[in-house]
Amino acid sequence: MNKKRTVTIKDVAERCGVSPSTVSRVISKSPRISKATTEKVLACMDELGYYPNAAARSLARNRTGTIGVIMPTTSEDVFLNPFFPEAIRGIAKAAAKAKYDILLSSNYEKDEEIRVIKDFIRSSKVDGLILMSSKLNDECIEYLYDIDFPFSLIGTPNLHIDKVNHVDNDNFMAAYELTQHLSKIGKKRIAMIAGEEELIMTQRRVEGYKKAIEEKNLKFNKELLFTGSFDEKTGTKYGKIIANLDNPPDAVLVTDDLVAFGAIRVFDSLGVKIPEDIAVASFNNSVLARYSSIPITSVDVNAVSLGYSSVELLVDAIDNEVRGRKIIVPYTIYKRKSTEI
Amino acid sequence: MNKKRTVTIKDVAERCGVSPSTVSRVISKSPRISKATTEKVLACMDELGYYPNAAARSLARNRTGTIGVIMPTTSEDVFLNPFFPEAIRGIAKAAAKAKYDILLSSNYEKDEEIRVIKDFIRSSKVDGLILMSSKLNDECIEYLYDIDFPFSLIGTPNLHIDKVNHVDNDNFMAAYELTQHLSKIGKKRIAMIAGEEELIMTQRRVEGYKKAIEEKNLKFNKELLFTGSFDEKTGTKYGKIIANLDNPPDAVLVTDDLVAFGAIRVFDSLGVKIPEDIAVASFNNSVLARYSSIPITSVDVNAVSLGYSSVELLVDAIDNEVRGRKIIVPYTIYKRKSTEI
DNA sequence: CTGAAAGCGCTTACAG
DNA sequence: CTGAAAGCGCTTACAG
Repeated sequence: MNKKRTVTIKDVAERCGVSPSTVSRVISKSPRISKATTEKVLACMDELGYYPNAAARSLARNRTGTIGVIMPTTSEDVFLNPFFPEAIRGIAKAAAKAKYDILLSSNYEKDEEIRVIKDFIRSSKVDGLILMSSKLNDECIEYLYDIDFPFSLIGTPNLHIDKVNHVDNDNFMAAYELTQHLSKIGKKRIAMIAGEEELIMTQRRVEGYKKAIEEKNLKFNKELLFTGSFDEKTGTKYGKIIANLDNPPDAVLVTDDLVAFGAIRVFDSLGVKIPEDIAVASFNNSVLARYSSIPITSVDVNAVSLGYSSVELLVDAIDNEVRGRKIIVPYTIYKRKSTEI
Repeated sequence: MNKKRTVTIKDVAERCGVSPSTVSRVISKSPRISKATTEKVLACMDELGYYPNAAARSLARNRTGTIGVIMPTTSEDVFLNPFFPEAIRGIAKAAAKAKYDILLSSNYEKDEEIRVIKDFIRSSKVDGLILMSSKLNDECIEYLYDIDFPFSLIGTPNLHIDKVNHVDNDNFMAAYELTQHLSKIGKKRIAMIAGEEELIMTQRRVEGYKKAIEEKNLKFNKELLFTGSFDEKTGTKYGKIIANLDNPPDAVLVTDDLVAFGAIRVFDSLGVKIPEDIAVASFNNSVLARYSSIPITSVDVNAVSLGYSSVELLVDAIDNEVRGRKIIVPYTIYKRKSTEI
């Protein structure tokens, strides 16, 4: 590395014949500096190749210009759908616009998020945090809420909902619309394979599904509601069960494409025709939904926007001490073969 | 936010009846402090809830404990395969182990990487950088090489190859083995759909393909080598051309699953049987390769390991000024239906 | 083994 | 509109 001494604010000041204070004020665009001085100083900075030192600035201002992004420690499978990378792209874009840097959690042990969060905060590495997912009674949310540290959440919290900045889709409406669509194409007996019961998302989607069903006077039937994980196994397992029911449903709403894909595979192998015998609609609009041999009707949650908005919420929390603001990001339903009648 | 003054090294020192220097030495585990003092100080730190301030530390030590990760500003499509998220997981894991934080580039305008890199370096935000991809004659590599700033590259550079720390698969061998496999199952006329010609990766894979062909005395045929992008269109376009050749090949090696998938689609629609008429082998082992209606034989490049190793290389560059070290990460070939005869 | 002191490179209230 | 000075919270060479 070049060992040449880095040029500091002092060097610029000397060269310019002004005080370091003045240079500092030029850097932070203080309005109280004359135009002439400003230009002179800017010229000197340019000549010397001056660039402000981030650590010194943070220390003096007690502000880092950095936001921490907490990725969940996830299983392999989660990366089969591009939610996280897309959300991060949205975050990156918004952060760049708001002039923030992004410090990414490097947690890898399971349930280590809280340790990383505390480290980021206590050592003053970040001005605020984005949580990319939430559990029921999430201890991270609880902690951040307790100490009133600026943060925003992608998803919906089950506690302190009107004190926590968060951005989410309208999962209720998405499930409702999707179920309505299944009904519109003539389906009368609609099952649902949902995700983990503890997830708020699951609860909302189930509610939307129920509402649509009840509105059509298709009685809600407990036996047609299944809950599992976001993996293929869940799909194959319940697909088998569903296909073998005495009175099988003629449609199924699934909470994730990979799960739907698993179910469709089973249906296919059992000679159940999609969508004639059973129509399938799902969530996440992943590669599988698009490229599967039977393309799957699916809800695009718009992960990039979710990420983008989470930064807006966070900046509002940092700059204006806003708490409890909520943003709803619109989803898009892509209708495909699996519900095409 | 809690406005209570943060507890500093000075508070701990007073409470303990020692000097700040001593507290500082305890923090950095200096061996020259007596065990008794160390324990006393640790106890005080605990009582007061002391936590070192990162900015102050960086400023005093001229070291940040942070590595910058430069994500390419990519098109949507790139996220169809999980290379980046997986590589980042590997980076996160290794960084946590080496006690580094990760500063993620928040570039979003195309070709803005160099600006972000300069900002990270000039404002002393990072001790080193990881480049997650490289172009031919990459200006970022050139810049970092010029100023001799510690960095590592995921991929292979075309310039300064023995001065740049980098980690890659053996693309030559992977293509060679894959082609050999196609030959072993009885294929005699093997085509290749490669990626962008400017990529080092493409060049290596083409070389491996050629070598395998020539070893089998299957003459290399320019007309059977196609180059395009990493998207489905490339696959459908060349798939059509290939299927309509007067003397079509009986196998095709493809540089990415999505491309392969496009080609297979076309073959399928033209009644060309996979693998009987044309066998297909590909790279990246993405969801599509695994779950396509005709599962595709594919090379897993092991993105997590690539990310993990890139951190090792970088740490070696930072701590020991190592330059030009190279790590080869083994790939894995998953043989599937598309080459099963 | 420990302390006093200078220094890392900025910012900002105070004074003019 | 500008400057002198104190301060942000650490580290470390020097001295003992």
